[in-house]
Amino acid sequence: MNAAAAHRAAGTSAGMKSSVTSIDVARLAEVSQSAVSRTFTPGASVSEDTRRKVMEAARKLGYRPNAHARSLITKRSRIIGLVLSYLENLFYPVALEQLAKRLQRDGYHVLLFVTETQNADELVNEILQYHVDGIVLAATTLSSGLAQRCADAAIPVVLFNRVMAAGSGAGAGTVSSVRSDNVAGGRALARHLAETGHQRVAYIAGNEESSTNLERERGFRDGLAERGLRIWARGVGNYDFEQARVAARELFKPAAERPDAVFVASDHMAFAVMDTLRFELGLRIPADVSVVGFDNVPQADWGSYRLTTVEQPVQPMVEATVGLLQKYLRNDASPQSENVVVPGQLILRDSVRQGQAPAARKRKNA
Amino acid sequence: MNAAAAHRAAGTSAGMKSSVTSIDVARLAEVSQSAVSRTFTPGASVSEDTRRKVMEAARKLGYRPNAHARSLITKRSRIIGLVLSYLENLFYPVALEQLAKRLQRDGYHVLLFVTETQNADELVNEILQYHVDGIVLAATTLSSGLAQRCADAAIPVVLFNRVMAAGSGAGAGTVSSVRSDNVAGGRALARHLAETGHQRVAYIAGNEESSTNLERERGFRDGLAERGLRIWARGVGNYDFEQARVAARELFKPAAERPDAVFVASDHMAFAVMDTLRFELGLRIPADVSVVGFDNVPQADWGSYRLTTVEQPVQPMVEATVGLLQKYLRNDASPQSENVVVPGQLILRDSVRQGQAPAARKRKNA
DNA sequence: TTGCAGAATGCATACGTATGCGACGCCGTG
DNA sequence: CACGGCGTCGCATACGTATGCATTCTGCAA
Repeated sequence: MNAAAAHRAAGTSAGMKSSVTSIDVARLAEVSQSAVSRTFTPGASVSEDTRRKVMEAARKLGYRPNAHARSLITKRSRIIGLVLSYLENLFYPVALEQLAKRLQRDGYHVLLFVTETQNADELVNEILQYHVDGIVLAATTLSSGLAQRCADAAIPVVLFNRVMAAGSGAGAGTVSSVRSDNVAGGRALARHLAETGHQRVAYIAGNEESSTNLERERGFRDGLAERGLRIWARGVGNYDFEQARVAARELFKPAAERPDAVFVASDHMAFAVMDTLRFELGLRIPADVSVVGFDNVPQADWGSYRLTTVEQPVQPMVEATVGLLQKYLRNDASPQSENVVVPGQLILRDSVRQGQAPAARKRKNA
Repeated sequence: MNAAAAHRAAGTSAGMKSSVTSIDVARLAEVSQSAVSRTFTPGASVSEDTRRKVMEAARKLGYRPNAHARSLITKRSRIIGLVLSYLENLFYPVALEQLAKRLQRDGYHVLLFVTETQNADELVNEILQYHVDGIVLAATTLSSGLAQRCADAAIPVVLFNRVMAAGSGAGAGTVSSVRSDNVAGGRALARHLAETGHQRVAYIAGNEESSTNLERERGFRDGLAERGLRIWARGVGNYDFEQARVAARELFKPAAERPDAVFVASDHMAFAVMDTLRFELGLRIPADVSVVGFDNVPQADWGSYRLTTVEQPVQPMVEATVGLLQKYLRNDASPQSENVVVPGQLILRDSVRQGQAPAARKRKNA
């Protein structure tokens, strides 16, 4: 009874009509629909008087502009498509969180797509239906044909923590990217391991085709070479927790000479390696073996790991990403390919043995 | 010749024109716009012949239906709004991943909103602009006024891993929820600790107003009471990593009698507590103190923690969530409030001391 | 007072699709 | 042969908003 009355009341003012339109507001405010539209369009020409009336009526009716109708005519959806794969590596959730917040501040929103396959083609097709203003691809790669299609649709694409494979033809020229300096990071780790006197350094790779892995490995290899070292043993973890464990078991098989340090291509895999070394093989870190990673995810600072690693500075990377998007959205000129590289620091913690440098060690031996 | 013509056709129509419309396709296929629309509308009446012609033309032009125009008229956006807060607790990224994948399979997509504040009101206002078909709220709460607004708009709302606060008035009746059995989980943990002979059990709470915390604590308290125990000491971690460390330090201050077991309201906080106990206070787990958590996030199985905990079964919870949404979307009847509780198992690992039960211990003492 | 610039407003249309309705052809049955 | 039913199809319109254009209004200077 009472409830019915309340319901009816809600019906007349805010409730029943499933969606209140600008026409309803115009009627109540006794102005034209145009006036309502202009009131909700920043920078449009409306007198203070009518604006007040409109806002008042809108408040009464609970009016909200229909984003679909709006984007249908403005041809801007204020939606950014975001594609990613494995959320179990904390780097991505953290980046996702920052990116979403940052975009929200600018009035954009994130339409999320999760895929397992490396091939995101069908997914991007779905994305295009929503006429997103831009696409961010994280942890996945993009076929050149697809890149072409996005370019045709004048939709800027930014690869996050990835670059386009080098051999992807001309069509790929319109895809930008943001990443940290993986080469420098890999080199810094190599130098650090060399300077702390390690001789038999192993590498556990991520996905072997990914640009992150290629760059990190190249930097690492170069850094070792500078000091007269090379990668002494190598395994592949494919950026997967379980595969990293397997790789660690293989590299540290008992009864063989073991590495005295291992660079694992991502922190997430490094945790798997550390736990395997300690609890399956009984090795101490860093006393028996040093471990370094890449990403500096929050867990790397946890007491159980205290992992020496190279940071991927999420905040600057996010900033660069939305910077690129914004730029492309302003000038509707077709986006130029642009590759932003953000520097990242070496973060020293407790997973590397602080042995003497070779020279010092020699002195000590003498 | 033929190929060149086709290419030119593709170039002039697909390439340059920013968006291909159903009219363009109709023209090329020599049918009406309606025919094109029907071809892309499952269940519509189109002959095999025209369907072929349309598909052919669409393929040539790279046509994709405009989701905004479609939802403008169908009043269904096939978008689900998802709100969440702290992604650093892996439970949420994992759930997010499952949920997004599951919805994609049904042709829905996730519009993501990240908020820090407990009050999601302004955010849901933004969501409503997109006329989403449903809203999932995870790790956040909803004011009753807002719930009313969603009900008015006939948008089903599902709380994920939360329930509406009890005192939220009548308007809250239209909000459903999916959660695991926190009470039973808390009780199971209490029994387990009691049966393994613990006497001074502490509790580190999450957010004290959250339903998860209230339920887990209640179940835990009840379970202890069954065995003649009570919560011997209590701290608050507010579901935050750092605050959990602080709480642990306080509870385990040296020179005072210490708890012999602690239930931490979430795995994520439990890791902070374990590391603090071990590396700051030099305690061994479980020899000196037992630790149990809640959620069974992937890390709980990692070698460094091996945390005994209660699972929150993500897959069934996700399934229940989309089940509720689907049901509400089919019958456009206004959704009834419904609260699904999914059972979760006690997962035994190595963070609890397997001491004798009190009776056995007494015998041993004698 | 007149004139005029500039602001404010309303009218009409366009955005791209779905769908009710009437028209038409095809086929089988009486 | 007539007729009705069914499967297709096109026409026209509606969805809710933004915006160009013409018109009206306001205030200020001549």
